[in-house]
Amino acid sequence: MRSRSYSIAEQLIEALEEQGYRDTGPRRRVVEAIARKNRHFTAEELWEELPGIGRATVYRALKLLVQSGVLCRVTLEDGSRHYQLSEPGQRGHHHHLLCIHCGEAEELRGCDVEGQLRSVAAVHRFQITGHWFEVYGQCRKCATGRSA
Amino acid sequence: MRSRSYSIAEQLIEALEEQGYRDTGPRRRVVEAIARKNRHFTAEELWEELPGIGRATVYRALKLLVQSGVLCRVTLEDGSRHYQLSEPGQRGHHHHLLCIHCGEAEELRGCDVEGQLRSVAAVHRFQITGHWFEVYGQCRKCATGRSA
DNA sequence: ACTAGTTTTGATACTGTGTATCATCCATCT
DNA sequence: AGATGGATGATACACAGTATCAAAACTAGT
Repeated sequence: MRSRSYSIAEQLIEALEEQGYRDTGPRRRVVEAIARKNRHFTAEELWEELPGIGRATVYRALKLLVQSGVLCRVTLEDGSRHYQLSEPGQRGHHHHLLCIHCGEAEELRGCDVEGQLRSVAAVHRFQITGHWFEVYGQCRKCATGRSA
Repeated sequence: MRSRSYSIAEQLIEALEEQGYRDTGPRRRVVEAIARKNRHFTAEELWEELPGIGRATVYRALKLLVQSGVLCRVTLEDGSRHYQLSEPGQRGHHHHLLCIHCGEAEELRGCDVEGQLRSVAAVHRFQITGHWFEVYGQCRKCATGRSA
């Protein structure tokens, strides 16, 4: 798979460098662990996979990655905080469909949240500056697996 | 103001009794403090207004009220958790417009989130079981006050 | 390569938001 | 009034993250 110019880990490191942060050993191990994830994860979970790396370092790296937009924080229904890679090229604000069984997270398409909000703003005479939107459910795989 | 059959505090106590919980002194003091609030608040803030009441008691009461639907948990943009009375008769799921300056919270009307979600579910083939939606901004009063 | 200056790191302590435990208290039922 | 089970409050604990700070690592200038 050489078709993509560089690996996910590389892209994350690059996102940090763009913000003026250095490419260091521990940081690299953190982003490599993140790049291996194919579902959302907690900070603690990530830390446990990184023996020798300090807890603070993991949290710091997560914070920087969220700041740069390549990683998103998602809140689950029970209020627990997880992290999840943004899809490539999709930095910044977007919404997710989170599968409550397998942890799969898709970015939400086909829902014009921003457009709707403009009309809401008008109705309520509210000057909207931000919003938060997550959708929970079962992905197709889990839904079929469980009904069978 | 006798027009409404009973006070907000009374309604909260009733919501608890419906669930089989008792009407006790400390519980009553908690709901009375909540009823006096006209903006969203944190658990800690509420506790500080209730000398002599245990912290656990305050948290327990909040939990029960959220469970019964008369109180909502709202998450602010910075991730901090606040609580807020549901509008009378509006138990259960709904969305908020939260003013980031004065803390006013309105329930959101005129936005068909559920309808939109049905179409999203179809596009993504996701079986949606829940969602979370908050909108942040400035209410009319704060917006005019600040632009002046 | 050496040094000075700046970042980053990891250990530790701390904060905020709750939950668990448990002896005591008290609401409610009979 | 007495029994009984839920409610209370003090305390300890849990979890997610942040602040502090000395030591280590990196970078730039020479």
